[in-house]
Amino acid sequence: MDELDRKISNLLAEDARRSLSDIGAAVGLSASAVNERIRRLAASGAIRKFTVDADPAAFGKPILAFVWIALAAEADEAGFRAFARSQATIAECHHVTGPWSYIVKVHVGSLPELEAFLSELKAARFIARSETVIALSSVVDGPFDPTEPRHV
Amino acid sequence: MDELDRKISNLLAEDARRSLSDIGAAVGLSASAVNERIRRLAASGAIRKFTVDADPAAFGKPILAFVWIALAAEADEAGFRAFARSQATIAECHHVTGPWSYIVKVHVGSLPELEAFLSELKAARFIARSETVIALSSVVDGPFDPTEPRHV
DNA sequence: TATTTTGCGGTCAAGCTCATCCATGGCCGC
DNA sequence: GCGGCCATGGATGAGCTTGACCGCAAAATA
Repeated sequence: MDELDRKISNLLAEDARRSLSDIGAAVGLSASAVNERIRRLAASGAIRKFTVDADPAAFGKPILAFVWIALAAEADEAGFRAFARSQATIAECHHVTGPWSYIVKVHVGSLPELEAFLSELKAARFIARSETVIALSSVVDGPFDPTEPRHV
Repeated sequence: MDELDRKISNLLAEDARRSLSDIGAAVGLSASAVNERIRRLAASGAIRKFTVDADPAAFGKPILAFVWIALAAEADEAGFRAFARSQATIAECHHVTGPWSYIVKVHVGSLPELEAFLSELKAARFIARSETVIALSSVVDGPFDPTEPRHV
């Protein structure tokens, strides 16, 4: 992971379909040298995968919200995590410091859909308390992955 | 944006280097038909770009934090937004409902680095108040883009 | 209503760029 | 001085790209 690897990664992040020769010309390496470095970056896990950055609105999920969750005392944490991974609407879920247990980032199509999601959380008896914050606009937008039923 | 487009997008999100023939076989189309659909998805903006999902830790940013920000009364909002876009550590920045003005998602290398970032925010006189939450672990992780000085 | 027209979206085939593989050679470390 | 690692350059084959043709469906005209 030297300066060249970082440059190559940046170029790939901008456009992963660049040709190896283009990248090589940009960083001062031959195409096969670049190929070998990319192979190593992928093998080491520094590059997790080649993917596409999509527009949530185009996939019917124009609304972005953050939900703070305090787990119920009786909720089993593993069950909640499995639930979070199975939910298509959950783009991110992090265990965090502070008064709340988890922060969850969700993409939904409408406010009723958001309400349904919250109801489901409550019905599953995972949460003791929650607080929802809706994004009005995004100054810096993160990448969006349209295929969300990750793991299983 | 029909069912085929969604399937193709999902396949690309899993692995953007799949060959057109592979995708075609998976969805029941010819390679060039798939090519045309991908071209349209990219032209319409449904697919924003082809990119790589990287491991933040491999790029020296193992720590993920969320910072709530209440803008100072005298802060000019446009200046703050420009600042947010110029910051390499800011992965996301959203204008939100609720008592806080913005939520910012940051990737940093260490806690001192996080502290320096917060100091910079304060020194620039943008914030009246802030609250920082650190992610202990990620149940569902979002994609990470290593090249963060986005716009300019 | 029947017929024609128009346009979109698909398949197929051909040319050619580009990724991959391999052998050679140079550089650094042991 | 020796060995391992890595970049270079060329050959081969896969796969992307382009263009022409075909079929279907919707709209327009008689």
